[in-house]
Amino acid sequence: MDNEEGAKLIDVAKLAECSPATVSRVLNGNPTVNRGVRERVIRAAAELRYVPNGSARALRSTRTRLVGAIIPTLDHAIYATMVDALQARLAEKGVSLILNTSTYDIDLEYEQAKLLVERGAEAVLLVGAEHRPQTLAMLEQKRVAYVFTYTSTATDAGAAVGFDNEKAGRAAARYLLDLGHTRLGMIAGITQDNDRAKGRRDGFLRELAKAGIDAASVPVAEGAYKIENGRSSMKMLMASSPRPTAVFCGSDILAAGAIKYCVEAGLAVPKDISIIGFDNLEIAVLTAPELTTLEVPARDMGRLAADYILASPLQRRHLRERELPISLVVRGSTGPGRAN
Amino acid sequence: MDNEEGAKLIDVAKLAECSPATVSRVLNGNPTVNRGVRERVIRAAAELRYVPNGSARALRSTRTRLVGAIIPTLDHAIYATMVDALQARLAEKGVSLILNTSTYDIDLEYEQAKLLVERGAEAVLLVGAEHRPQTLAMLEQKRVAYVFTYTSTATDAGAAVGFDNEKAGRAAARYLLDLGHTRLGMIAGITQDNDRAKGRRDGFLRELAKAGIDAASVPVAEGAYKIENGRSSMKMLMASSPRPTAVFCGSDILAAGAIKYCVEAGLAVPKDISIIGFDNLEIAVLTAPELTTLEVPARDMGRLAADYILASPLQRRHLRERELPISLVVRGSTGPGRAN
DNA sequence: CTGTTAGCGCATTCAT
DNA sequence: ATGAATGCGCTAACAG
Repeated sequence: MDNEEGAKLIDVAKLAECSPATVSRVLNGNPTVNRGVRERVIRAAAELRYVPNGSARALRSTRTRLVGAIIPTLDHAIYATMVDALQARLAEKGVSLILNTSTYDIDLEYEQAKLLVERGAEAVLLVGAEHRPQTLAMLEQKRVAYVFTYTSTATDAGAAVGFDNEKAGRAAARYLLDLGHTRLGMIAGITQDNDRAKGRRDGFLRELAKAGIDAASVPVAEGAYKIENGRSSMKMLMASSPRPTAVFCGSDILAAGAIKYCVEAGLAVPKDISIIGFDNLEIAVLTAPELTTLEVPARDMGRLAADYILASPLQRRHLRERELPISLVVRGSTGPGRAN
Repeated sequence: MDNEEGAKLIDVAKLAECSPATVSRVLNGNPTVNRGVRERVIRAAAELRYVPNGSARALRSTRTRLVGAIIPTLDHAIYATMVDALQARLAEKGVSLILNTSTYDIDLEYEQAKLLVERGAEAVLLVGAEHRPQTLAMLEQKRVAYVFTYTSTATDAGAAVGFDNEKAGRAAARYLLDLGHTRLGMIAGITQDNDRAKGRRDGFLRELAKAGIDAASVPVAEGAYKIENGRSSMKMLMASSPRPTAVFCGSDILAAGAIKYCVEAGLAVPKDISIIGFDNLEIAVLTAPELTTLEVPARDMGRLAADYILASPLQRRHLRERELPISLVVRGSTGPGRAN
């Protein structure tokens, strides 16, 4: 009965010659326990290699110290980085993270949210603001806090830590317009069920429209975030007429593919064609020329989402709807548009 | 008492006019329940929006359907990809993944493993074979299965799904040697507490030694997996004399930085200097020239580790120690060494 | 400051 | 095929 499967709290109590309740108090950092007893308990627990049973704890206390996150994929570095920061911050406070990837499928997201609720997640991180209504309804009914990331619009019940994708799209357009470009194109991510990609595209087109450039005249390609899709999309755009002199890509990955195509096709970047990316991934410095891009604060979003989750319900009121700045990182892939 | 916080199993039983035991049977797919009753239960559960309490279930049944993974960091795409595959496979079977990043710190890894055991993880995925003895001892004592990845050496109690890093290092050396290079260098990852990085380095040096090249004459730089470290390490290597004509990098990230330095310094790749990477990340095609590299089967490791975890204890015996092949992907960054 | 009592929600005996 | 009873391991009241 010593080196069996595992000692329980009551075994610790016996060895420390006190009641289970006292052991529980020590374990939970309750300060109203005498030094001497506390030390005996700690020693007994160590001796028995006692590991608390989280399920029992959770059942009794209704606190699981479990948080969930549902992201589209870990294959995109921007999400991986956000999760990395989220996890690090949560771990500091002894909170564990259950991770799910939805592969951009909001129906699958619903299933995963349900499982998270079952597991007792006390809060859930979601990406974007576009979700099945029943997903949010369930979270709300079960009193599970949720935070949107990559967006700055919260709901009544949820918070948001992110940025305004529409504004970001407009910023890209404005920058290119200011450089004198008048023939623009875009390689967006896949916009279906994806408010971030849609927001960026719409913002981009809207700003162009304000400058008198009809959206219908702006070629927009769509592709999953793969270098190869950036390449093939760029090829398409360059075949449209009149040919764009500047292209906004919904991700640095796409932009890298786009530049790759230009190199192959003998198009000079930025002389013949300006390319601006999105994310500011580490790889933005690998292309030649290096990528001008809009920086997404992935790590900050992860950390701040964690802060929101870790905050008390009271503090949370002050943390809802946190809009982070998007900054333009100018490198070599953009240049002046030629006068028409 | 209807749209309160949440219905419990007993509420479902009442509405379905049966006993809690029967509801439990239906929920767990026990086939010994009459069609009619089963359907009533299912309807009642749906109507009440019943969500089972995982903690209670786990406490009672000692099955949590929770699995843990401790990886060094999500900032390295190779781990992110592995976790992505792992999670996808586990999710198919309704198993949730608790993710922790150890930042390459095996003491922190121990703490995280302990927390995973507390949470009731039924299995844990670990990276590499180098861990604190107490980490594995704890897992074994608590009967938590574990799988090593990125290595092919299992322990008595644990499994391994991965490849032989030493062999991979030797393969890189052999390839460069066969190209005729005699002055070699290496940019390794950080080898402290890291058997993968060490294995690659040692294998590389050993193969060179076999070819009569003294390890002491081979400059080896170390750096975390950042482009900038690849750049600065390459600068150092190029300053050593005699200058290497071929460099093996412990990651494509380092290799990309190394190429970056060469471009800046006016060194032609592969004419003046051959560079071989490791991982075959998506970015391997972004450098100019594209990277010759050894491909790490990240996605396969995640999927196969999941298969191991999901297998029954019996089946597991057949799945221990799975060595996956490492393949060389030849692109443009390597070329023949000049005759001395 | 510490012990006693009770029960969290469910799955599992054991009956029937 | 179904129901009644029991207790998983722990923490929260409440005493003392």
